[in-house]
Amino acid sequence: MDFKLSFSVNEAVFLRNPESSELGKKIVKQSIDLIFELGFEAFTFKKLALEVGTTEASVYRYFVNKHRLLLYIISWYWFYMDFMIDFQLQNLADNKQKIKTIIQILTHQLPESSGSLDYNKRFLNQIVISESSKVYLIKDVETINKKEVFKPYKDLCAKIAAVFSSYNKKYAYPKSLSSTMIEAAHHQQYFSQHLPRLTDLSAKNKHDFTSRFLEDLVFSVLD
Amino acid sequence: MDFKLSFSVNEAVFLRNPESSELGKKIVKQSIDLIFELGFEAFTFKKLALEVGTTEASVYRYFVNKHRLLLYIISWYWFYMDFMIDFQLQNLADNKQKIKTIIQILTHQLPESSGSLDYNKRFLNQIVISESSKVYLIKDVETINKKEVFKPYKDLCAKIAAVFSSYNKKYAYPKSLSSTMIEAAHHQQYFSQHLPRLTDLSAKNKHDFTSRFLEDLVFSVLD
DNA sequence: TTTAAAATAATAGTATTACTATCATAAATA
DNA sequence: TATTTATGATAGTAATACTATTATTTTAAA
Repeated sequence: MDFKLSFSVNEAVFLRNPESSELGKKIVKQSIDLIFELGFEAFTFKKLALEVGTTEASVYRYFVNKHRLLLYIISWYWFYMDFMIDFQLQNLADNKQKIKTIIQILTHQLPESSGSLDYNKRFLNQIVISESSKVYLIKDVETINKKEVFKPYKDLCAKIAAVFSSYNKKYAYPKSLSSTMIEAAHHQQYFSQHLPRLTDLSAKNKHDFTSRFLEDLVFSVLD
Repeated sequence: MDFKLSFSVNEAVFLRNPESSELGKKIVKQSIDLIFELGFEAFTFKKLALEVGTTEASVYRYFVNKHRLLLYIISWYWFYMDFMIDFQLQNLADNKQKIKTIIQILTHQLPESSGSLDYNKRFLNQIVISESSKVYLIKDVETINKKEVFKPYKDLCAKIAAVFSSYNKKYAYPKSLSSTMIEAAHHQQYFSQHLPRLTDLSAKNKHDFTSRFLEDLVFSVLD
């Protein structure tokens, strides 16, 4: 599977579109590596510039600050999930199977070499798990939300909620179940890796554990 | 209801016990007000010192950095939830009622003037909702976790999980359901307040909405 | 092809953050 | 009363999170 994912982010996220230049692409790619390595708090534009082989000032021409850069990365993930769901559900008729597929997509690593961008998918996955909530858990959510930057997340949430509603037309909280499931997919993976006593992780890997837990949860709620 | 909540936090969280002095108490109290006002990212020890009427150096004698101070505040919340659950469940025999009570405690504001500490409960509640995940979503979780600083969270999670297990002995993921429910309690309140399209918030307030959603979810899963 | 526009590099500078260190003084305790 | 302990006052440092300026290179338009 190889394809060109056209990724249109809200202009409020960046100053100059990083996909429009080689430098921009390098900035995003390297930031994924560096945020993975250092964690978001210790990640700085100065360190990134050094890694990319450019200057701090040049990075600032693409993103006003590191938060927006993280938002760009996470938006890419939300778009990608949305796309993958469309792609993988297209030949499925059964709603139960659709939900199972969505859970697999959310809890398992992004396939390497997909979307034709050479981001490190393993790193991106870890960043989503550890850092994604930091893009909205900020003091100025309201302001930034007005610029529609969270639309990709809301669209993804709505898409999954729609499948839940098709499966069970009477269920009253499809969107809350959807956002809870997305967040839990990340949390449970994080916990099973770092704070396992907050989970029931038995054996095997955190991906399989999380998907089994979520399948059980979602179908219990919807059935 | 008035009582003295003896709050024993792990020594790794602070340098000097803030409860042991007037200054220490003021530091914690004012930090709750200031983190609420500024958000954790913009909150600094310098601003806090100014507010408290002391110096930056004095604040540093209590906590190594602002992350540990947040951890102290959130630990207090975990302890408090744990205590409240014990307190409120003591005369309940019915497991269903126990679970309902737990959900009410988790989703509704801490009662004002309780625990005999005059923290602003409304602010504390907001801080828990917006900032609590930042105490463990950090690069050095493993290191800090070794010092047992997350024990209050694990204990709380285990306590709730035990009630789930009493209610349904066959359920396979009590701890994951417990941590998912705790996290969802915060997320759904946050979303319904700031990003309502990620929820099914109908009318009324975010507390009632969240508790209704969680009750439905938990009993569906356990029944 | 030249010319103008745009992007980048190189460099500098500033306010704030996140600390650490020193020393004097005040308060508590032995 | 002596002495430990806590706090205040002040200073200092490296790093962060930017902004600004000018020179140089690359790209696009005339």
